[in-house]
Amino acid sequence: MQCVDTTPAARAEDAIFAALASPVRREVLRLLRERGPQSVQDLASGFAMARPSFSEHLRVLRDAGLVSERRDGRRRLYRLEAVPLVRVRDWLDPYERFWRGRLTGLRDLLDDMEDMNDTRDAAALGRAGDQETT
Amino acid sequence: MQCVDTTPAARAEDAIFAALASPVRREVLRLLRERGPQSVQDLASGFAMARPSFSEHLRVLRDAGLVSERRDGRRRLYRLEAVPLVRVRDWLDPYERFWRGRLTGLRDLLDDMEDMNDTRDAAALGRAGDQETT
DNA sequence: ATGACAGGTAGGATATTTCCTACGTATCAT
DNA sequence: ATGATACGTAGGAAATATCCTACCTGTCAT
Repeated sequence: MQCVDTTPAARAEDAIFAALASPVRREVLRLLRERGPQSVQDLASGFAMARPSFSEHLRVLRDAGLVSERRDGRRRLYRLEAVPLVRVRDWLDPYERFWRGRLTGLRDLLDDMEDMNDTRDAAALGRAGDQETT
Repeated sequence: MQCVDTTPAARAEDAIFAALASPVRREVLRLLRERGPQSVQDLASGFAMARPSFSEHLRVLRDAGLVSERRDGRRRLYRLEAVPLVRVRDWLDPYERFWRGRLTGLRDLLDDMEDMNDTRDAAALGRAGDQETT
């Protein structure tokens, strides 16, 4: 009965995935990747949004560790911090064989086998298990 | 002035990233990956959540194309559909050289160079965004 | 047909996100 | 010092997400 875990590592992963959920924030990351470190002004100029709203998006990215800021006079230069994205890559990794299998048609076969397995198991156990859905 | 685009492809990407933002939904994908296609009952048994709430999570995953359902008598077997995750892998791809550069320490040097350049004159040349890690 | 079961939809409460305007703080130029 | 600039925080409105309790539909067993 593993509900969703709450270790620091898991919360960091949550923050990263949550940050990436917004197209605005993904676009910010793209700009930083393609144009290098930039001021808030330069970054914000492409978005039809009040400055404080944009600042909030930057804060979410900062909290997720995906960008860092450096003071430069009265400007603040934001920089891409790509290392946390390794977590996303690592999360994605075990799925790769599924889409590769899927693309070659092999996975369908495996799934059908698994389906049969599942059906047989359910029948064998007489479906008496699991009422603890509270 | 490129705001966030709204092409069908972009909306599909949004749906995928939004679906992955919830730890519950990522856990569902993990279960489907590790244990193969399963009924809603089997999937839901690990979560402390009412059934309709869980159904809603499944709907989000379905709308993103990340799972498919197949009727099997009065049960519905959900199956992982990994192909949309290729979009995530593709999104991630251009960032890889950044974290690799970062891990070797080379990126810091390049960033510092860019920072200086940026400070003096951001629009000096079209060099923006091109720093090779090799 | 009748009841039990699997899983969905409807509608609503609450929490969170996303956006805004108004204002504060630090830096730069004069 | 004074004003302008860059960017943040405060606080609130509106939209959305997440959860719930009822209830409905379709399938299976009797």
